Amino acid sequence: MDAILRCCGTDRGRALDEAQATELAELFKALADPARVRLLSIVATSEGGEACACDLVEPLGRAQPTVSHHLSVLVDAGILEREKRGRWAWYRVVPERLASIRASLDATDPAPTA
Amino acid sequence: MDAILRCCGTDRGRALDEAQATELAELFKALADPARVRLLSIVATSEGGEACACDLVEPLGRAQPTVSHHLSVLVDAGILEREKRGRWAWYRVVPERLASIRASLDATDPAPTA
DNA sequence: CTAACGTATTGACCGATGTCGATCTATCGG
DNA sequence: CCGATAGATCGACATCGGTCAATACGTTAG
Repeated sequence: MDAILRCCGTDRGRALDEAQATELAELFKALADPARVRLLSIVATSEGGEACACDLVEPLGRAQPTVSHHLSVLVDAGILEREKRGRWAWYRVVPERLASIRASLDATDPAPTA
Repeated sequence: MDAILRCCGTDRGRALDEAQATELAELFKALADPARVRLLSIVATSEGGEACACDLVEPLGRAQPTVSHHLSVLVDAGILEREKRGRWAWYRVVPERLASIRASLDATDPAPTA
């Protein structure tokens, strides 16, 4: 998808309908928690752009199932991708996904000389 | 503030701490609802960049107190600003606020040649 | 095969949040 | 003043969502 906050589809200057808004809100929801923001931040700043789940529990200060849960939310939202290597799980950011969120926000810039 | 997902403050390649993540998550939380995404979208696409609350209830398909509530959330988050004119309330987007969210996401781009 | 280990899943608990009807507040028209 | 109107606030309700202990699952080591 490529939902933006205005001028999408056929009609210029058209606001999002409920379905588009729901889709976009889902994306924001995935980022609407401090634990997940930190996870994303840590993964993004990790060497080689990836991080092992085993290295994420301690810095987050939350129980292992909780961290696993948040990682799943980010993966389900398409913001992170998971790769299993042996008994470890490695996570990477999906730049295109974040770019699409940015694009949505671009569309809220001041009216382009109406 | 200007919280970003990496390389902020003194240390390069540093992830967000809990406080910074909480602050950023609050911003995402304000956008993590379809009703609020639509409100932002409608206001952003309105003539002159502003919209009267009286014109927001019907298109949202929610009760007036509900709409008022969501508008307040967006205002509290600094994403919209409210101006009372007579007995009407007008809302405008705060572009700098959305720009700061965009900046946060910029920081998650692929590692800059480590 | 079995034990140990890293993760994911389940179930329960509880606070946060979206929703609406009713009401309160403020402003305008007469 | 008085009634009407726009909007915010309150109270109640139901659902959602973050959290953890316990446990299940899959992989590696011996």
